[in-house]
Amino acid sequence: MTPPSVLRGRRPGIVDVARLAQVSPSTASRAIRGGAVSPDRRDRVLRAAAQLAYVPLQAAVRLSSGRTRTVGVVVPTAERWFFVEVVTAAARVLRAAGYDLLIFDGGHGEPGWLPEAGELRSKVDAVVLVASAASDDGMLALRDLAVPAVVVGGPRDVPGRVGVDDESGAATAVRHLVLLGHRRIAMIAGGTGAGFDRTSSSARRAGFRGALEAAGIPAGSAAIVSRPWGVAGGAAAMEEILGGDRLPTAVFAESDEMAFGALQVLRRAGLEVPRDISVIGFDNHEMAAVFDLTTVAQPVADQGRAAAVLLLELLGQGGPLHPGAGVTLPTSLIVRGSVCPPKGEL
Amino acid sequence: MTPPSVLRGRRPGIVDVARLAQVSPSTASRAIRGGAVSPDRRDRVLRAAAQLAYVPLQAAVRLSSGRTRTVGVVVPTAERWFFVEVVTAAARVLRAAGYDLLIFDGGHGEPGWLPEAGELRSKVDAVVLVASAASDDGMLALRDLAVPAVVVGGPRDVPGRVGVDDESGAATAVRHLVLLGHRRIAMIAGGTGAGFDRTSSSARRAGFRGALEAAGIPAGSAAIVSRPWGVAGGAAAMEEILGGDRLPTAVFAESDEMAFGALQVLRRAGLEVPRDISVIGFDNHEMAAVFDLTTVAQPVADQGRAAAVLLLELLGQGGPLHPGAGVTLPTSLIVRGSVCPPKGEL
DNA sequence: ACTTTCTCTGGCAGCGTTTTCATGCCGTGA
DNA sequence: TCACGGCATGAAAACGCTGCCAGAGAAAGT
Repeated sequence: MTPPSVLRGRRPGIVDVARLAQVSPSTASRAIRGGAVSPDRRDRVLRAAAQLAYVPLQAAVRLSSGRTRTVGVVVPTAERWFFVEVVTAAARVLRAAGYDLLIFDGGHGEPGWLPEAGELRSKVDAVVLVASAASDDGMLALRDLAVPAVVVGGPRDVPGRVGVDDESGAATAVRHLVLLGHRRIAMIAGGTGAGFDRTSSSARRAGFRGALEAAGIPAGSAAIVSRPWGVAGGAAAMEEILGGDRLPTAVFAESDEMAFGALQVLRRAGLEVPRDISVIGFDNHEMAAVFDLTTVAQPVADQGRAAAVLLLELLGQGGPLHPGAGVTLPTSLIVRGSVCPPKGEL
Repeated sequence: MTPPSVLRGRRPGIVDVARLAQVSPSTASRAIRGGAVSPDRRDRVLRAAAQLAYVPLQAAVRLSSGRTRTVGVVVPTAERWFFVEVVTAAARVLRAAGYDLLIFDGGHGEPGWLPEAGELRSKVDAVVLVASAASDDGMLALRDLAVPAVVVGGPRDVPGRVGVDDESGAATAVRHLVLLGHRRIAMIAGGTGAGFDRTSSSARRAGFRGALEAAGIPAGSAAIVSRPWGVAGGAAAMEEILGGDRLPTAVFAESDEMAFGALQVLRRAGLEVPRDISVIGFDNHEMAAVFDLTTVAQPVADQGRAAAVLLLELLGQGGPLHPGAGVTLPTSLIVRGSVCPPKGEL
């Protein structure tokens, strides 16, 4: 006496499709997922599915197939420009491959924050770790989670790592300044704070020092001023530099965002960039062009895409990554108007 | 002869927990989810769960409970600042309440883009629509999806809507200029492009016109220049304005991002802000302070949080929203250094 | 002391798919 | 012509968990 389920308000299930197509549920399932089914039956099934607007219930698919078709992305701060770009680029690739993305947001970049290993395992098939999502050791711990993982940024020798060579990028920036004649160069570096990435920060410092050394510039003139990462930190660092006894002729900022803060302070102080002082950044932030900031660009979206592709490979083949897996993408110098030769120095 | 499942490599299930705690699976389930269980048993169960590092498999929970504990967020462009802020703020609230977030990214803001209704229904319990995720009618179509939904931004009379009063915000900006003596005021507006929000754009134009009218300023002097939304569009619009015969003494930009582009053009043109021309924006973008831009602030994170809270309410009570549900949050004028009285006019 | 009511408990039936597995069928080679 | 491999098919068994239900005690009321 109860009406057939398909007549009631319930969402259609695969059995409804099967019944309408006059096949068994197994066949319907196979037909829908592209399994081996005779052409006429496949046709009937697809037609029935379309007619009922059938969409498989994810939870059921996941339970029975044992795969979630979801990948987790672990980031320290979901708002920061770099992470946003990486994540959305990765998301597009993964989504096109039929995967959903679950974002694990570190909240406010608190150190040591990590999603529960168990939660991760119970919700996703694999994860993308975006560097500094945790301290380096925490990151490695997560990698041992028995969940397939790739890493964006962070230490260079990790398998499945996608990133750039921060050290050589920083060196490029400094060489650019040196070639123009600068000798007194300061660096504005991040120290703490949301979005701060210890690994890339120290690599960039190393590149700074290395390039100066290679140019035969005494280490003494290489002042590195550290402040909390971000625009405000950049401003604070610049103020510190302005307060010093002898102004550098050029400043290399660890990130464009810190450079922005520096530019703001310089403008307020009445100094003109680049006439009075040159400023160079790192990242090629979307606002860098607006500030006319010369900078070292890193391919941000490409890193996200590369990570996604690597992950798909990893998921596809089933096995673990071959040890050499991973990509290091190139950085490139973008010359804009915030750098010129030092005045009256040569 | 097969070893008990708990000894093999398999992840522990609730039956393993139950066995270890010497209770039935039902009791284990109740204990873990905080149901009515006697203290000693609850204790045994929790201890067993901890010992086994048990985490319920999401797919199974979802299938059997019929709820996904996931909410979808539909945005036109996942990268744009406003959406990022809204989404992460909402995510934190929802996550704290035990919900996962699934982001449906419009890709590149293509008009008419919408996630498949069926997909949505099969993956989430409810959705947050962020305005202009679709044309207004598409948005309403999505609302009729039979999935509980709240909306951020968009038309004001929609139930379950969270947002600000764009019209009065824009009027505030213009009044500020008028009070300082400006009479020739131009508006830079968005027309198309990724991240462009038709509804709020036209409300802001209306506010602009209304405030001028209220001040008795002839409509003729109220030039509105439309360009694709964003920094580049703002620059293009400013160039158009500079090319005109008589310069306005002040410019109101529909969004801070467009104002940034305008400021860049003005600087390159050798005009000084605010001495030669005043600029006021809308949004209080995170970079607005860096540009020293006077602007009308809207509480972005608050909108995300409010949407999340509203959604939780909606999910909690089971029923549909009461018709009056929704919040309109206040905007506020942030006075910085990009506006001053017009020179030589009074 | 005897109901009645309430609280806690375990058994069991799903939840909607996918995935064996066994079957029947067809074509192919001997 | 007969046996055999391969393929398409449907029945039924998972997948791991949460409802629902009925029963067992304990508490409370008469």
